[in-house]
Amino acid sequence: MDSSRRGHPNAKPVPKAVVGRVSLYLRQLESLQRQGLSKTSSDQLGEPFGIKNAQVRKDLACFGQFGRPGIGYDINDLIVVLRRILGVDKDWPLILVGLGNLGRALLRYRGFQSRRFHVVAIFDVDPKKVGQTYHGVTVEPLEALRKSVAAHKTSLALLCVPAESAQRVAEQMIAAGIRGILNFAPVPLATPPHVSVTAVDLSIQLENLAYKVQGSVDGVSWAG
Amino acid sequence: MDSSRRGHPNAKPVPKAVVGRVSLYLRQLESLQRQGLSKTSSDQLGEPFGIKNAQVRKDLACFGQFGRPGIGYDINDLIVVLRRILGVDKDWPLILVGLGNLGRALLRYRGFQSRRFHVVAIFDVDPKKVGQTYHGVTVEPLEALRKSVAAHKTSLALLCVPAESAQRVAEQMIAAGIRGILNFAPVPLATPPHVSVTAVDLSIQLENLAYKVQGSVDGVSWAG
DNA sequence: TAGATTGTTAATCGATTAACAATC
DNA sequence: TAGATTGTTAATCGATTAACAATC
Repeated sequence: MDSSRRGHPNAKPVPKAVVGRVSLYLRQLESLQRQGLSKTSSDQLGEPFGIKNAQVRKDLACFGQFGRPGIGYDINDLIVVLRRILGVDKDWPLILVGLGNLGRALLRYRGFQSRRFHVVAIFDVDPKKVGQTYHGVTVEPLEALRKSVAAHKTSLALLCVPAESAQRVAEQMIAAGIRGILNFAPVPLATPPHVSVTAVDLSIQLENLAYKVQGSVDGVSWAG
Repeated sequence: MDSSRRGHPNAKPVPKAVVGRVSLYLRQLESLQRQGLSKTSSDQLGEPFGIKNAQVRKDLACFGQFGRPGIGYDINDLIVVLRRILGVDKDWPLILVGLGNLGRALLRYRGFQSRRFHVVAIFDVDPKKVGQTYHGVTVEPLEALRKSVAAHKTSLALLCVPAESAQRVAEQMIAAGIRGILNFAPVPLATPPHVSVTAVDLSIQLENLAYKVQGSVDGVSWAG
């Protein structure tokens, strides 16, 4: 099934941007739940992110009807529903390839564990790292990728190798059965259509900030 | 000057998505330059990212006319122009607040240096970290933020503190004169309009991958 | 010249916002 | 009841793509 066509029965394709926002609504719902609240509104759900109430309702409508007119949404119920929609109502094993500075930082990153993402295997080309244990996981050589992915039924991977080897390692991941890659290497990956890639490119994000700040700080235009 | 209205003289506002793509074109240009090429086309510029030639030309048209019909673009010239547009033709001092795992990894991140972003000051609340030196920069207490930002004329900041203190620290940054924040804390920041924030939320990005993979791997729908 | 490729206009497409009857 | 808030339709807005005359 094509993920872009998922939704409630007979639904139109889900626009790309919707899923990202649904993640945000889930965050807000969990925050409201921690505050001890039980009901909320489309206004309150979008507010911290500057998203209008109509947008919130339209996004949720991609997946079904979850609110009651005049009342709003039940926080606990909607959390359960959205977790299932996003697929985070179950554990997701991850592999991490490339144990540099960033790889080690990701290994300790709290945000993953709290969302039921768990690094179950680590791979590196460096023979000095292979065999060592980090956070309870022993580093393996890249040759072990295929067997490990099959054994753990892993679908998702964190790619933290240098730019030069990223494409090659991605191909090995895909051959091993990986279907989604969070790519930290600053190069575009060529991948087949059944594999999803999200690029985390910090220098591009800083560049975008610099552009905005450049404009607002001193009024210098590119031609200036 | 409102950054959304920047561009060549008398130009329309630059659409948000354009700047991100221009960063990608610059990457590709630099890659082609390293390969020893001197000319390129709108087709070649967008190809690694799956961006169509018409889109590339339209994006560049926001800033001026840089190509020649029948010929294409001069790689060296266009690199100079795009760097100036993006503001990466000069050094950008950065401050880093919060020296946890992620903060330390960012400090060593190559991608920043290669784009002329330099961490010039580090701040942390932990008295044990204050006074220590990492990568040639001595950690200061948060109280020193204001003076440091003024001294270095810093506009950009990396926010790597825990979620609980992110908003408070962001406010201190803004009071000190910071205009752009790369936010690694998994909470939305409330900031005034003259301050730009880019959220780097890895668990949301993984969630989005999980959603896509969930659909393509086993056809399970949210209702299944 | 013929082929390639630009910049730009017009057409298409998709996403956001506003409005409102229906409901609690 | 009156006020609040939903789901949904229609209107608006913006972004992408196609097409093409102009140029080298």
